[in-house]
Amino acid sequence: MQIKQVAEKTGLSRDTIRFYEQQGLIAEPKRADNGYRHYDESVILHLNMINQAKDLGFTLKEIKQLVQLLYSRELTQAQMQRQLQIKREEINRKLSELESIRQQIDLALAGLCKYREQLKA
Amino acid sequence: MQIKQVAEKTGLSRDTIRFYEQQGLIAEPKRADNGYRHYDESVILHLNMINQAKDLGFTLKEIKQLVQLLYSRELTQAQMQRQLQIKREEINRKLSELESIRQQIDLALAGLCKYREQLKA
DNA sequence: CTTGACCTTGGAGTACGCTCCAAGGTTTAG
DNA sequence: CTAAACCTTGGAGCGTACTCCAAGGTCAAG
Repeated sequence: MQIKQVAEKTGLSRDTIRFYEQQGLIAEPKRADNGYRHYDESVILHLNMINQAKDLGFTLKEIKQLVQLLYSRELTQAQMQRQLQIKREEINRKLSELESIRQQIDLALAGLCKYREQLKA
Repeated sequence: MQIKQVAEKTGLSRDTIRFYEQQGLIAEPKRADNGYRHYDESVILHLNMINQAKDLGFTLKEIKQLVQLLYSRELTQAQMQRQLQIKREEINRKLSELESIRQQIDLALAGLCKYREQLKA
């Protein structure tokens, strides 16, 4: 798969994909004889996960760490486990924060409904 | 309360607080005769919520909208309800994404445990 | 009446995460 | 052979969200 296909499948621009490679977020792909990058399917999954994490407010630096934890074998088991636990707690904290904001929205919506009831009555 | 206190209570810098005021994320505070900003307690809550939303990957532009929806009476009821529903769905989507990443972490952790079991056996 | 710790504004500078461009090479279709 | 549609690299430029600084004002303590 050439970079154009990857861009289409992930919704990222070609520039962004090359930028992520340069930043170490994805592995360097194989090159054809002409120098063109040649990707296999797994990069789609990696990029989708990077996309999600980015949308959730993780920096590229943090995402790089997470990707290394999830997809590499560069660290010792103990290091990995410790880091994964830390990331897991971070995610749980974000889950709580999201739920707190959703609750505020729900309260606002409930307030609106109540107001409408009063208008009717 | 002067800006220094607010900075200490929220963990934001004074510059950031003035920046948020300039960007319309928080209301302009009263001024003392000498021109100093004078805040009441409610600003702490607003800034904390801004902080959370920022950590969750919302842009300042999006946060401004959300703050207006939650704390102002500038829009019609119908507009507000529609926008709040949209934000609510966005938050539900982020919740799913976070849970998906947590699951990937859990799988990685489970993989590690399994690996350890194999080492023991 | 000076010192230190506050405060003000406006504007410049910075880090991050892209995004675009120039200049050139390759491949496929006609 | 040419045109269109890909690809390469390196570097400049841009929007967001701060962050810092200069130059000056205020105020309470000693």
